[in-house]
Amino acid sequence: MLSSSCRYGIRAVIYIASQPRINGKTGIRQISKDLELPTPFLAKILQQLARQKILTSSKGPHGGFSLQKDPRKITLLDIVKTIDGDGIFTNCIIHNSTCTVVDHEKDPCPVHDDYAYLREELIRLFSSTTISDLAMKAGSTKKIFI
Amino acid sequence: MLSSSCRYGIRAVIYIASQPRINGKTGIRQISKDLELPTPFLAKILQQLARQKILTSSKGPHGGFSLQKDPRKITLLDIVKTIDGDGIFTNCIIHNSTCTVVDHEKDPCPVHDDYAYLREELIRLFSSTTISDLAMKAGSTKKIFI
DNA sequence: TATAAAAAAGATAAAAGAGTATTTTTTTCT
DNA sequence: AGAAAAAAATACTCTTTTATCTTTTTTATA
Ligand code: FES
Ligand code: FES
Repeated sequence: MLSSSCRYGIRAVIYIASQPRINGKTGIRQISKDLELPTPFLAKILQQLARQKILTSSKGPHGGFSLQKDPRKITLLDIVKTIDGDGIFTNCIIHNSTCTVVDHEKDPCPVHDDYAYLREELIRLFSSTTISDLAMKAGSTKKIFI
Repeated sequence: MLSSSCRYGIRAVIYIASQPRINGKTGIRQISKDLELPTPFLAKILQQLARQKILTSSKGPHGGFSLQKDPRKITLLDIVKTIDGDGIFTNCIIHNSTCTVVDHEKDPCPVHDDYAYLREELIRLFSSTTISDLAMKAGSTKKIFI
């Protein structure tokens, strides 16, 4: 469904959002250690999110990552689009191309009609689930299962 | 969402099911030519489906592939499980492991509750969509867009 | 200003997925 | 029996994804 990179990115953003923000920066060492993710690999993912203005990064001592936007304004859709692109939302379920209906063409594939509702629900879920929601749920669990 | 192999497999099964069945066999050359798929790669996929009793294969002159079951009894779920496994239906949306609730454990991830409905709809769609349905739709289109 | 801490960038390596090529087995038909 | 047709099996190549390693740049602060 989602690539490893994308799942790591989502988990990292939830983690950053649920950190107590004193000076507001979280180092990548801490993130990768707590989430048990490879540090340099996660770094590239967070750089992508920073370029998309989802995160802010700052170098130097006491540097790190923080959210660049209100967590209520960051959705899973934003993160997925940044890392995996929007193919999962726009591709045909059985071809390697954009769904013809999304593309305003004709001749949908045989599965299209059955799949249409699921695609809508997929988009609805990802665009309505915010990092704020998720960080709250993550915070309410004693055990860190991010 | 689905791997290339899986999408090719679905398209091939729909194609086989919509062929006029005289002697009941369709050669892989014809399938790969009409669907524009690489022949030896498709062969491997059809072999997997044959091992799972979804297709029958016969060697020798006039050999080829045919459905092994009533197309009303073959679902997309059968094909996806054969080729991609059931990870898409059982995995956590943000971890590389099985969803803890599917696994009868505790501590669902922060996205779990929001994702639960989509997972159910995903399973419902794939398990209720049959090759019979899809072949009819494919057949009703003049243009072959399988 | 010098040092150290931290992310950015770049180069490389391993694994998986996708695709190709070749040989072997089975079967039909003459 | 022999030839030909077709799938099965095997081995290999290419590409993308995932992951690691090293060097560079930035910046806070001593
Ligand atoms: S054309 Fe296949 S999902 Fe729309
Ligand atoms: S635990 Fe993540 S989807 Fe169930």
